[in-house]
Amino acid sequence: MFEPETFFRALSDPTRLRCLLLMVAEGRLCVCEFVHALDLSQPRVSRHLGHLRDLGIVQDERRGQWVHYRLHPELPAWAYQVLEAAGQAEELQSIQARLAAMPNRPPAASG
Amino acid sequence: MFEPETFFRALSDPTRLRCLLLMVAEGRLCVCEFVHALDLSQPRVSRHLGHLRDLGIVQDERRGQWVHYRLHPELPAWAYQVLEAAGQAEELQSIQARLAAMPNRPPAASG
DNA sequence: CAAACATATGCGCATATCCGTATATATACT
DNA sequence: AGTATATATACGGATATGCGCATATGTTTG
Repeated sequence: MFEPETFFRALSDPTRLRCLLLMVAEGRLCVCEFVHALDLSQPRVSRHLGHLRDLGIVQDERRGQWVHYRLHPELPAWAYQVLEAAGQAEELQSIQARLAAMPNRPPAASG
Repeated sequence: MFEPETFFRALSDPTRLRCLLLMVAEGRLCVCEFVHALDLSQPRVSRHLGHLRDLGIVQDERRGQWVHYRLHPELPAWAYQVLEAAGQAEELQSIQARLAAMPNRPPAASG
């Protein structure tokens, strides 16, 4: 499992931090949803999500065309507590509003 | 006050993280105590502590020859919670043992 | 197979980060 | 003033990081 400093370095990038906090708030999302909600380029989001996956912080799962990302189910308790604390400091409302307003949102992967 | 990603970047360096966790555990310490406990060069410790001070994460105070560092008294609650969570994951015992065994330890600044 | 959509990756560049070494500054003591 | 101790900083170099752009890969549908 990753060291604390590795985890914190992962959180030190705004793109990765917002992706993670969005996963805390929304559960499973596909790449195109992150791209729309955060209003960032697709390669940028994909690369950062891949980085989080390589570290074992999130888990991906392909569902047809889409690849869904969520927090790793075996994320250590201390790491989850860090994300919860960070959620207190970060304003996610506008991001979540943009996600909710996304047109042609792909079907939720609820299993 | 600092943004979450700025705080996490500060924690992403092992030297800074250990300094901070040592402050959580021990309260106020002077630079030479960090140097001895962490077994790192003096410039390296000094530069990282200065960085934490510039960010508003810690506060320094000169007492004669010594400069003591402690967590900033107005550190946001979420940031303190992050440090507490990180403390669960990081092994500090050997570092604290080396601190306790430090010869010629300067007088504690308890005011 | 071809087209459309979703995602991942290779590349080059600009910048940030971190370190060791040497040196500067500040304080204490004689 | 002069020495010893404590702390801070300047400098140069090695490495890491993050980005945009273009392109590759994978999947669905016609």
